[in-house]
Amino acid sequence: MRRRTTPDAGRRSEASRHAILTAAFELAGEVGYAKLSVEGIAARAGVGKQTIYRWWPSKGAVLLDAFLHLSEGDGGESDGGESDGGESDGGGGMALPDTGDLEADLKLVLRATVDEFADPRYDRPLRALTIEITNDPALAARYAERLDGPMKEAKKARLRAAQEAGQLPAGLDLDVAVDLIWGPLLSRWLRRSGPLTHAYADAVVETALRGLYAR
Amino acid sequence: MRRRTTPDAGRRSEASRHAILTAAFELAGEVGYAKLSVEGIAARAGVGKQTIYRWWPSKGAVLLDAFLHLSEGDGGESDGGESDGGESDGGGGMALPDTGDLEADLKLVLRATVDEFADPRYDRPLRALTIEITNDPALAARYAERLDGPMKEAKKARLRAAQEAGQLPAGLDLDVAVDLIWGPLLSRWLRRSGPLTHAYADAVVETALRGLYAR
DNA sequence: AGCAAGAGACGAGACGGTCCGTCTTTGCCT
DNA sequence: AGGCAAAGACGGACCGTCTCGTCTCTTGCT
Repeated sequence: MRRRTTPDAGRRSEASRHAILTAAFELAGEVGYAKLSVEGIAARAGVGKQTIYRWWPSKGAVLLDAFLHLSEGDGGESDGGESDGGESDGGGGMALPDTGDLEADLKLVLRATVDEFADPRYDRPLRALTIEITNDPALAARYAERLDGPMKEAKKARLRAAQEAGQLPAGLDLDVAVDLIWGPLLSRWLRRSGPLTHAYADAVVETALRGLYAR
Repeated sequence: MRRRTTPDAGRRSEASRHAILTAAFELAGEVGYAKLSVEGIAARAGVGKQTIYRWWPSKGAVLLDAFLHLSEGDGGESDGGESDGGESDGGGGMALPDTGDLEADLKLVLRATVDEFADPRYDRPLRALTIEITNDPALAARYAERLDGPMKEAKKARLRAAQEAGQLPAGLDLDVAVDLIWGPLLSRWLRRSGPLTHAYADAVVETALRGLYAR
């Protein structure tokens, strides 16, 4: 009888792991989700397919780890990546800028996100990851835990700071507030329902803060 | 040399078309995007594969037409379907409720959308369509033209009515406003980042209308 | 009018191709 | 010896194209 052996992490090849994650991210950026295959990733990484299947349950899991690899800067440096996708957190806690001017800080962050969405090198892998997450609840849970969750905490932390400075009401539901600011970006990006520009980012921030009712 | 003949729409079988669209929608609901195949749709519809490939360029195009088929009520009746996905429009123009109370009307619509997202029979096909749209710009364009566009017009029309009643400022950017209200729903639904409840829908409407700054 | 020929959609499914996920082989490094 | 790694063989699922034989509708000749 065959043991469904848990692989021995101690013997794992770091070189192969790095090559796989890099290849996955780059391939996703070059060929897009539809043509992204495990065989392609293995070939580009110079790795046997089994090495991928030994350590990851699915293509989507590899892609998620590729994003984690980037954001956690596995042996690399922090380089300020930012996006609605939830980049930039190392478990320690990436923080949003806080100059005391909430509106300006939010515009800065949203503009950076818009810029990332405009770069096919990030846009395509992020779409691929989003797609995988959309129809794999298990992957979505891991995504929420490792990438989106920490990023959302950073966003909420910035809003909480504004609350404590009296710039936002104490009773504000921060989960709703975060969705209100970042949800519109996600919508425009995914559905390409309109131009995704700095002006749009600014308008979202202004309208979210003051509300539709505001003059 | 082989003529890439344009099929003769006059000879098209309406029975096959209907069977294909119905099978596509139902299969998407039953097996999900990952396991949705053209062969599966053909088999379920009792149709040759070529009949699908003759009339549609891709699986996603079939799925989009399946949604159009539902919403335009091909030979069927209007039954009040509603969703952020953009259901319910027949080119004539589906309208959002207008009781004069904008906040109540919006809550009603968002709650209905939340209910649809909670039903796997709509949730899964809608996810499948969303995924197809996410990595096929041509399909996204057709989606915008046929489903999302008309729905967005209905949303904007409702907001415009509120503007004319003096309930919303004249200078409000309606595209931004629509994204601000429906974007958060899309975000929660797609990423499953939190419970998608009536209470959430209400909170989004209230917060969007009054803004984060409001007490 | 009646009928044969043609065109084209249809259901069915064969076909070569790609990719899946598993399994086997062989080598390497503890 | 044990376990990971690279390479790739393997059966299976689908892809998208193509070829059948059948059918229905249109066309044109008688």
